[in-house]
Amino acid sequence: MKTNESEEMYLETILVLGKTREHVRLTDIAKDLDYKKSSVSVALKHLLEKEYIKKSPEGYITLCPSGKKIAEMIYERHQFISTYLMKLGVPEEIAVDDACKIEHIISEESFDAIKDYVKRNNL
Amino acid sequence: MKTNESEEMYLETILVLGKTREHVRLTDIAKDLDYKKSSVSVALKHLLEKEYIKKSPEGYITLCPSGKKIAEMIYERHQFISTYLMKLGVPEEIAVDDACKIEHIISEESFDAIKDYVKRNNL
DNA sequence: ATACCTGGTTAGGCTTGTCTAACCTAGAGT
DNA sequence: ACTCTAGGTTAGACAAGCCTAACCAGGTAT
Repeated sequence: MKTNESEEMYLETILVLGKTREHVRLTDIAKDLDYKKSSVSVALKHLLEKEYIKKSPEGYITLCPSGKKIAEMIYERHQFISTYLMKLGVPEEIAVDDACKIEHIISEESFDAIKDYVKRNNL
Repeated sequence: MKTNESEEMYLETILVLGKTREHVRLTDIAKDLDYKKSSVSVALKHLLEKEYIKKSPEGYITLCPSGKKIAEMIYERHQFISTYLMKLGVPEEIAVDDACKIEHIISEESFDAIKDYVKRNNL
């Protein structure tokens, strides 16, 4: 399970889009990420090969268990980090931007350490 | 002054190496970053063009004011973030690794917000 | 003199992840 | 029937940033 930032971003996007739509398709992802369809098409092909996602005959994209696990991990980090930064006084837009980047690179240890601290101190 | 992670890493390395050596040369940087000389040679050429660094006839590399400013900003972040993570209980090696990545992507706002929080709470 | 390090350069290759361009298919509008 | 639009694919280009390979110059050891 060796993922990279780009892959994680696609998986997270699929998860998030799925929360507000009945179905997620290539075009939705392209619009959301502001990428071209062709780029998304190629990227999804890789995710299919790795069996992180599935595609129905109608073109509906869903997360396989392994992909869902990654997506949920990244999404949890996203939510937590952006909230944390906002609590420290960072404007929402900047906090979200930063969370979008940090979520992919921070280690589990550091993430858990910050989470624990926040919990212990009712921050 | 539009820098990227790779450039910032080179500048920071030059700064740090300069703290413990009389002179910094291409080879020192290559060893420190575990890159090949050829890669460093090309990268330094870009930094020279941007006038972030200078090179003496003997091959000694020094930071120009603009390069030094970037290097010091990144270095301060590095020091602060790794220390911060260690205070939260993250093992040194992991804290340093994470700092190495976060230092390049975090916004000024978020960095300052965390710094302020740590100062206010004597963490 | 010869051979061999050390420090450095250049050319060309590879991967990742985007892009444009051209194309296909199916459904809707006229 | 004809055309347009939406959804999707493939091929090929390009930039970053690393790599290997081949090379050069200068100093040291034999």
